[in-house]
Amino acid sequence: MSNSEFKILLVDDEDDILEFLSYNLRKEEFTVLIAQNGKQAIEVAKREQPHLIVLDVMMPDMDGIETCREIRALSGMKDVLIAFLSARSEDYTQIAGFEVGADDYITKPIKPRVFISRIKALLRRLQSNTPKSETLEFGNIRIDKEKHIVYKGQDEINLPKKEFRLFVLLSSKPGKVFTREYILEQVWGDEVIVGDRTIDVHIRKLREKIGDDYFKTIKGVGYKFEF
Amino acid sequence: MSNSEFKILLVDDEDDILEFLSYNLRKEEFTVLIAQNGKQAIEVAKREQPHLIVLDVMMPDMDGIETCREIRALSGMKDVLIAFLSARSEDYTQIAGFEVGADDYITKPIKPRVFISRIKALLRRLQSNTPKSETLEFGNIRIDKEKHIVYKGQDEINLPKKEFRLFVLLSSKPGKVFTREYILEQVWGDEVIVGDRTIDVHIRKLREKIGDDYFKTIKGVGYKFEF
DNA sequence: TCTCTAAGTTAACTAATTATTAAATAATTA
DNA sequence: TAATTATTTAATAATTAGTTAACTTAGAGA
Repeated sequence: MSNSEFKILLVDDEDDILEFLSYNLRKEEFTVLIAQNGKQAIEVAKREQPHLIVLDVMMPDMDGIETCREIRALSGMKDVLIAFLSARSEDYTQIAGFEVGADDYITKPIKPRVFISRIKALLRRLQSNTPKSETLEFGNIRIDKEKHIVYKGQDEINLPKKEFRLFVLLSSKPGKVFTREYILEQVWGDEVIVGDRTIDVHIRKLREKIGDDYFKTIKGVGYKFEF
Repeated sequence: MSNSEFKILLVDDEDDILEFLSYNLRKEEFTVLIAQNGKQAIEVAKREQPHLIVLDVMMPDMDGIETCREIRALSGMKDVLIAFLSARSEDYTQIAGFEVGADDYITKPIKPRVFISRIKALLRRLQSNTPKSETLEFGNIRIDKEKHIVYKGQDEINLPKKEFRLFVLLSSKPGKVFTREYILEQVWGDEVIVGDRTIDVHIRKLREKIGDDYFKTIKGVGYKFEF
């Protein structure tokens, strides 16, 4: 998917910021839409169904938070990516922002390179069909990615980084067999070289902590998560 | 409400800038007041209770930041809109300015059209009574963001700037893990480069002051606030 | 059933990350 | 300017995570 296939809606009341941001996004060949206030933003969003909306928190009439709330209320816009722009000192806005479902917070002053890389990071989320919801549920097992906690019934299970990543990977498609090779690539990364037993050990830990029969070995192939 | 009902106080030590700004504001029919230094500004502000004060950051004797602080300390002036004028946009004074409660930052050189639209945007905020918040509560912990004070039961805990910001960030979404990277970005900003241990030290201070078990370490990932 | 290979199990080992200090800078205030 | 307070760093301790190695077990196919 090339950048130009992504529609990004910029919302700010200040012309110079709009210009600055859209210039930088266009340079990267994104498709840029613009709105100068909340009302306009909602209209454009409804009509154009952008992939990502960049909203200034401070705007006259209808501020970013409110605009966000209304956009999220539109049918089909629940999962649109929304990033807020705010001055760092206005950190009070963060609270409201997170409640409304901000996907990112970008602080002013904005540096082009940082801005672009944040935008790209957000859009990457769309592709790697990382489900928007940060929690996964399987029977009485719940994985809260944001909190980095696994719940089994009432119990909170705390997994260290690699175990957590491994679990998230396997559970991302229950029933599917993940090859050792693929697991290594996803959890450990290409650069890292670890022995074969390492995966076993991690699987073992998961079996201990989560439950033996959630993790099935397919000999000669790999592992899968079942529930 | 027509423009003439808005009183705007301009504070700058340079005559030509004062003249230039007031000319443009008067053309829009705003009521313009003028002061040439901080002391005068405070007097006029007290007497006239303007809606908006435009303050040059760089002035002899008492600079804009200091003047702002004193004006905000006057009774009934806590919520007056204050916009700073300064030469460079990347100036470190921006940060100081926002700390003191700047509502906007206008950088020189000033273009009439931009200036006017910024002023109007600010004043529009007066009408759309966006209340500046607020306090957050978690159990017996209360964060008063306006006063910059944290209460734990009866005790007032005074946190320095960075610690306060860090606390506000973490508490903005209890339970959520904030990565070190994100924390750096939000609390310290993109420009500033500080070592990783700096975060640890600040977390430690918070643990000391607020309570050990409110702050949880997720090794390899980040920190979270829990209550 | 035997054999061969992949996977499981441990505990020791190693590496990585965070915690804790105290001391050095920097910023603010008096 | 001195004094105070805040912030950052640097060194090192502590802790936790991750890996390996040696060995055991299990299972598919001859």
